[in-house]
Amino acid sequence: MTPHQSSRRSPCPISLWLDLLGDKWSLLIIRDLIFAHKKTYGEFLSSAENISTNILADRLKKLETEGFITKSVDPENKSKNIYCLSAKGLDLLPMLLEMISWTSKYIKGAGTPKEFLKRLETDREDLIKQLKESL
Amino acid sequence: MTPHQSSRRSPCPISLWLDLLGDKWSLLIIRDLIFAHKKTYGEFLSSAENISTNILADRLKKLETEGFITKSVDPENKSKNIYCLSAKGLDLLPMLLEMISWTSKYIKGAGTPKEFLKRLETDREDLIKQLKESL
DNA sequence: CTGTATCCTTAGGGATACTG
DNA sequence: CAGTATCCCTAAGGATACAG
Repeated sequence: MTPHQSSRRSPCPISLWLDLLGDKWSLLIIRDLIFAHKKTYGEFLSSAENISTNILADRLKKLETEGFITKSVDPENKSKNIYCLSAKGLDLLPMLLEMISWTSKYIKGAGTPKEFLKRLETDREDLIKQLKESL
Repeated sequence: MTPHQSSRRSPCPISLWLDLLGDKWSLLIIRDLIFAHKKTYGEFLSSAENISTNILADRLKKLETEGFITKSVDPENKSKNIYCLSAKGLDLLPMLLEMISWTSKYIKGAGTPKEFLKRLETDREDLIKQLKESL
């Protein structure tokens, strides 16, 4: 029995996706990993949406269990963990880009995808290349 | 004040998207409209995930308020409403396709996107064409 | 600073009776 | 059949104190 099977509502791919990632926080952590290059507990905590400490700890655990991220000790600071995206997590990128594209088209104040990436001081191709190489 | 602004957590596009569609049901209704060509209350109710009547009514209302769908009376049955996707709703298709693609790659038992579309007895291009024309 | 544990509140959602 | 209205309950999430 796979972990997510317990809450599986139907075998539909979209339903399965929602069962796995359809909460209010998981995708924001993935976002931080992909776009903001955050990798530590404190960095995730500092994001604009103000996740609380227990929720963050819980989601990091779940994301690790489900194979979206890996956890390792920071060699330069033994009391700190580094979280990294797996291929499974990184492969959410195309979907996230579509999400960003949609939002910029339909939600006022969201800005364009280009602006979004510019704010991150990188561009899309660079980002993808960089992330692929880091695996 | 736009409706979703009340629960807006941050101006990040992904966060905004989640504030709008990040519940367990909205996207499944969009899925039914796009992929299963459902358009009535009863058809949505009959989907495999067993949404309850009050939740369905609530989501249909929200989706209409937010401009994802339009509601009109069935000319052939005055006591029945027909729900149709707007362009805003249809434009979620690319994202949904990425979602399906990701799921088929990483979740056991999800099947391939081709199988998913085959089950719907259509193919991707046909589907998109058909939907665009219906607007 | 990196988490963990606990307490508490609320919104989301299920069941179901009911109305036109 | 197409919804509405209620009742209820659990799980998700917030606040915050605490530990290494």
